[in-house]
Amino acid sequence: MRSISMKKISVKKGEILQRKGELNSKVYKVRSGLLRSYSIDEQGKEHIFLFAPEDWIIADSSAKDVPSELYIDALEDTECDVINRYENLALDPLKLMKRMAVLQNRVTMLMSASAIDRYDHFLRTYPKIVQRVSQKMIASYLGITPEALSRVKKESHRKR
Amino acid sequence: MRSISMKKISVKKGEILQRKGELNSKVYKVRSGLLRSYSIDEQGKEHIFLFAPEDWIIADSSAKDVPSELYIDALEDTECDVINRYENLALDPLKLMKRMAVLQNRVTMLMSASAIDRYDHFLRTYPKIVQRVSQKMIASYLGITPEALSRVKKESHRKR
DNA sequence: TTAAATTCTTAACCTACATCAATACGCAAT
DNA sequence: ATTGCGTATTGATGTAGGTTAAGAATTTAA
Repeated sequence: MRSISMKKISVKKGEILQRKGELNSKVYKVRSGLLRSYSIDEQGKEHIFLFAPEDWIIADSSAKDVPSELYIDALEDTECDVINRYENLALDPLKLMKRMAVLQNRVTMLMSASAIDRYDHFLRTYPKIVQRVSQKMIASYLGITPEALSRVKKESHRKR
Repeated sequence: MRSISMKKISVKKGEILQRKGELNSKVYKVRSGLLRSYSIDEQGKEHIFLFAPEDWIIADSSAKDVPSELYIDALEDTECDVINRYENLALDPLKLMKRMAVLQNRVTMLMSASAIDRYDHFLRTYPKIVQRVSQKMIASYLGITPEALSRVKKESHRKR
């Protein structure tokens, strides 16, 4: 058994905690505020992988010796714990399973649902986050452009 | 600590091991053959979530008391171990992390890559599986129609 | 408080992929 | 060999969402 070193840090909105390509990436547990992980494709477009509000854990899932695929930065001033990847493996397997379920759901949504359905699902699943981030961010999470989200919202409204 | 009961079973090609909506879903470890998990959307379309060849583990990630979201069936005659979900939690966290990485990659591909890029990536990542399944299955995994895959392949060839 | 910078919306047009339909191919069963 | 049934290909046409551009609204900085 290893001792677990857990640093508490404060990050300002906009600060980048981790960049793509970095080794020995960390795991962050959010105490207050909001972090996100995202990728940037060859065309320079950002795609948000995960929002992490209070009590969520955020990290790149690549192996220890593999360069990370994701960026992580702060969408709000945030307080969080930094955990070493190795130590992370001691994390509650139940939490890992829960995270798995989130990803499974994400994949099936991306494969089978239209932009409007993904948006409605996001509203229902993360009502708290919706109020805290820009539409641009939501669009980036849904995998569409802000323009498309704008249209989708109008559509979505018209229906009620 | 619980005792782990692990049944070994044989399934014929086409047999369904698990249906959407079932409770107490199991975890399957493939010894030989090929399983897949998939969802069926409101329009009755199948979307393959995962292929599981030899040594892979396949399961629905929903919580124990939540109806499963996925179907699991056999694409080839298969031998596999059946593990209870609860016991599954004793699984190697390293393996869980590896699975996480697969899903993370899947999500970023779905969000940022074109059909042709997803196809090339699939060829590179799962060359063994490519040879064992129909194009229809590959299309379903990539999130496109078989017709689109047919065109993508022609494109992909032309380039070399 | 104003200026500068983002973000949001709207509109016109474009493109990747879906849909539908017809034909050809492959392969299992008799 | 012949039939039948799923799979693959190809073509014509449809459509969701992308792209570009411009103006309005909102946030940030000074």
